[in-house]
Amino acid sequence: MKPAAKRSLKTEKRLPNREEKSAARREAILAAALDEFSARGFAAARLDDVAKRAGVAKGTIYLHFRDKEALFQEIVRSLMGPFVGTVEHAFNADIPLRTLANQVVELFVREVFGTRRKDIIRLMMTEGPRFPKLAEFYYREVLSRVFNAARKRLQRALDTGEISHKALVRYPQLIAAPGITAIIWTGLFDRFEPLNVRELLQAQMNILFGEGRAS
Amino acid sequence: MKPAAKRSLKTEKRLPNREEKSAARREAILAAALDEFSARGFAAARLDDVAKRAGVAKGTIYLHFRDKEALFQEIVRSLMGPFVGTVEHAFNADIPLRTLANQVVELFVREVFGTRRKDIIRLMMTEGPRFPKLAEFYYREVLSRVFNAARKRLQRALDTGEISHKALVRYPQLIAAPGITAIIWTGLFDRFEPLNVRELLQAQMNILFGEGRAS
Amino acid sequence: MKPAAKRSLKTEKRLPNREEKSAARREAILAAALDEFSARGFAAARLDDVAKRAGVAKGTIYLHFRDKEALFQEIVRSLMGPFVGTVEHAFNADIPLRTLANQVVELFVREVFGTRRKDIIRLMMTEGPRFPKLAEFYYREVLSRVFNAARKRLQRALDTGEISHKALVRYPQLIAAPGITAIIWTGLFDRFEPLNVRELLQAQMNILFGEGRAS
Amino acid sequence: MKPAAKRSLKTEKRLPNREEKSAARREAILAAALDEFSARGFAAARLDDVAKRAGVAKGTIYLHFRDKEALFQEIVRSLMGPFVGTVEHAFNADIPLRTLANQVVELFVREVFGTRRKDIIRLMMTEGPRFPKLAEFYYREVLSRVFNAARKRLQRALDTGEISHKALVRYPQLIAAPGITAIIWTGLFDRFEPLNVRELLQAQMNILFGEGRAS
DNA sequence: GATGAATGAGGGTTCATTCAT
DNA sequence: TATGAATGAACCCTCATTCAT
Repeated sequence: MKPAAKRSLKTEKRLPNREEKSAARREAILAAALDEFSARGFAAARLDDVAKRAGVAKGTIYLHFRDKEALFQEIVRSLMGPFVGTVEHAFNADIPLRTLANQVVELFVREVFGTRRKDIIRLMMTEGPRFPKLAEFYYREVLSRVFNAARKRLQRALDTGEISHKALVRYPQLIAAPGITAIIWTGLFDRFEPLNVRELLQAQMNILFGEGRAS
Repeated sequence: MKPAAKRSLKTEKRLPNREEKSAARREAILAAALDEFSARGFAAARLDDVAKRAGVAKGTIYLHFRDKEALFQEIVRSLMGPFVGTVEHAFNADIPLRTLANQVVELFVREVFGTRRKDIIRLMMTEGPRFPKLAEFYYREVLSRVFNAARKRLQRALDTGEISHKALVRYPQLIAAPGITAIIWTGLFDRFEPLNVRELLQAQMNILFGEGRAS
Repeated sequence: MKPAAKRSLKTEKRLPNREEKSAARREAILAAALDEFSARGFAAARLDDVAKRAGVAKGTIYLHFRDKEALFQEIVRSLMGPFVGTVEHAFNADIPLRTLANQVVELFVREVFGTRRKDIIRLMMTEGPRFPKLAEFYYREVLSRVFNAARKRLQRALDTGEISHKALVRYPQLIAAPGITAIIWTGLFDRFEPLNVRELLQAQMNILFGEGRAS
Repeated sequence: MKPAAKRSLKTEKRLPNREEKSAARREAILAAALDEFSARGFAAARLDDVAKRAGVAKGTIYLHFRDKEALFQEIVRSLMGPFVGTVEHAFNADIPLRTLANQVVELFVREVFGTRRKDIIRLMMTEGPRFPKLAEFYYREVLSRVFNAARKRLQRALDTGEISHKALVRYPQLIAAPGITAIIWTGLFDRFEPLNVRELLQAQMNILFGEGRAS
């Protein structure tokens, strides 16, 4: 009640109240942890460093997350969950397949490769085998939903003759494969041989769905 | 099995000499370490377990490898190095592209997916970012050589009209992508949705190079 | 139950004033702390749990007690102090020794064993060595007073020939010993071999002072 | 084999070999832990201090004991277990009850009160409630065996008329009670009022079994 | 060479205590 | 006065590495 007194109804830049500060801390911890986990891997990352990077005390982490593992899982959940809807939406849109392909490429380049989601997917790939629960969550909440949407659209494309390869319906992994490969490549070999991610994805799309105007 | 590894073909009962025993131990350690690293990841794997699995004392590991990291690097080196020649050879063979594609699929299924090389590649992908030296070795000794051979063959195919997509020469990653994807998928999601690796690779080859008889 | 603890006997609906509320909180904290200390021991008990059990915030504890140790000491003080008078009174009553013995047994069974005082005495025994101040308080305010009263009465009994063992005057501990033993036994071994506390105490009294009618 | 070379068949003061050194370390850890646990209680004792006191590194403790709790349990086991036989033997000896009583007093004063067993019994009393497994072990391997031997002898004494109180057969605790009380008293109040333990025990024996010559 | 007991730095986690609200 | 989020020192335990045998 007291803190409300500090909320100004007029000035937009009011001081954050306690709840907001707590939420901000939580976000800071998630961001810092993603950085550390990405840089060192789950096992080698130190919560001490996470705390330092987030600007909080070590104990504060445990106010928001049960343990290191829960923190890791929450990183994946909080950043990938909201993203799924966007992707499903894109697949459901009533647009030509070729246009859709371009949009998917753009979506990947901008919203995955251009953000920390890239790091999360990398983490998912690298640490997933040791976190079956997380892998299950990821499959259930992310992959299966995205693949379902993709399969539905691809089946329609097959029915209407937009595509001719039946295998694509069965293996939407073929659409994702260059993206996965790009994430891995850039993490390992970019300094030796830089990879133009957009071009790589575009090339696969061209091969799968025929040449289209560049997005 | 340990000490008998290098039995002479002539004298069946010759005891292995000291050098042979040492080499056998080294191999046992490498194999055990691969198992442990694969199962737990580099940071979480314990040299105690490696020693136990290899049937040697913990100290013995340090007689053969400077430290944990050197052991890891040696695993990759010793198992991938010899394999590169085989792949290069396949790409250089004077056979139709479609036949080559089938052979590459088979080679991957049999010699990578069916062996511990799958685990090494997975390890390379998951731990590589923390081992720049290793990534460099892998790029120099494995990837660039395989990609060079592939590019040469693809350029020839482009010249002779066997293929029409120029992008393939630029991005041989598109050929590797389904293999990488398969390795990751099976490590994470096979229990939810099993993946037929050969079919997946075959499908990509079909799309890239046109339908061919099953290998 | 919390705020209502001190309801006036006349005005049934009078709201407790601030002072009463504070005192009630203090009592709630003491009771909760006794529970937690009894269950886990001083070192392992968590003030978080004490606060939760008392229905107050963690910080509130520090408004009433300087620190964890002070809280512990105050538990002993507040529950044992008032009890001493009762015991002294019993020893001073002008009744036959055998009757007194029965009363002491009943007092112990009802007012110690049947209440949290049992837990306090146990705590005193288990944690006392680490809290010299508390042990001193306990000796000064509880034990020496009770023992003095007991010795006085026993000396009288010796003088009048009610008892013949001189040692009892010197070692009133012999009267307390079965009670102490019972508290420890029930805390450790009751599930293996339940102990009838009243019978045990009665038996010692019979041996010390001769058979008497059951209380 | 090499170390055996250092064993002299003639000189008795040969250097301890590896196995002996390990056993010595184990004993040192047990002794140090008993000191620390006695001084601070289980929860508050630091393994760091135990290691320092034992003259070993922290990790060494874990070569001999699974964890802090196992160390604690082993202290009790290793010091009390061997002692039980001695006590049983004393109870089974074919000697007059009064003589036996004197022997038991001496045994307690010398072998319990004069040794670290006193500390173990104290620890058992103070920490037992938090270690049900340990309490069970103690009941099964120590108490029930000692009590059985005591009950058998007391029943015989009852049959032959050596004693008249039937309650003693039922409650051998009455024999142990002064010992327990003495351990607690000396731990808490000896600086205010020192207790002559032998006299206290002797007095109870006198009351229970009649006056006897001092042992 | 081979062993495995010993080391001790390091990190995850807990929890008494503080303090801004 | 009451709150409970935040703090950070403390502590158990692990495990890569060493070294006496």
